[in-house]
Amino acid sequence: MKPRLESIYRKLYSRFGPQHWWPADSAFEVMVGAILTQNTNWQNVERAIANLKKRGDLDFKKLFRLPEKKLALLIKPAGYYNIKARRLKELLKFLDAHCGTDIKQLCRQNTRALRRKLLSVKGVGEETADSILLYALNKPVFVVDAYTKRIFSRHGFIPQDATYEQAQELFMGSLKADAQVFNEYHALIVRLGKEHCLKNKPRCADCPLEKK
DNA sequence: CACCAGGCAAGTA
DNA sequence: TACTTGCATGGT
Repeated sequence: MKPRLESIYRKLYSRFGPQHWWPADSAFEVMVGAILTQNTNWQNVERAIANLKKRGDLDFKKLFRLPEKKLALLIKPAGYYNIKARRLKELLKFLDAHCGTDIKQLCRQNTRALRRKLLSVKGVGEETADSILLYALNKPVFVVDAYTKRIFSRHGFIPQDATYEQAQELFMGSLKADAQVFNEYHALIVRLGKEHCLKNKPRCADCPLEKK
């Protein structure tokens, strides 16, 4: 009998404790960070965020007026800076069209509809859309990332080539829809992945999930 | 030196 | 539909 997802959650939580995600001062900052962190170490994202904050530019109106080329230079430490500058501009256009500075306005529609709209923004894929829904808007949506697929396929919960939706269904199909739990669970998976579940190794040497 | 990081879209067949 | 490739900095 495989351990159930709830018991894995409890195990991770008791080992690592609360992760306090998303590390940001506002919903807007979460959204910017969600683009910047795509396939990128969070430490590099922090440098980019710091560059924006230092100039007081981490603000919808400021960024909306900032030329894409200048934005690109500010976020350079996050890598892929040209394409990310374009993606941020796409996101800002979306916000301008739907809610402006009042991001909570986005919650006036149902989550499924909003997710589809977010996915229509060039540069916002499934993980980014779900990160925004969960961490910026507090919607009970489970975020799947590379660590999630790697860890849970290695432990036989999903196939190695599982789709995003398949992995997401593993969690959302058996856990109660609870934004606070989804928040902590995803953060704990990332924590576990960073420390124990390296890409190259077929299995991690000292996997906390194997322990009782 | 190689490999990795809290992905995504566009191009090719 | 299913692969492949480009995007890029900074840490180990």
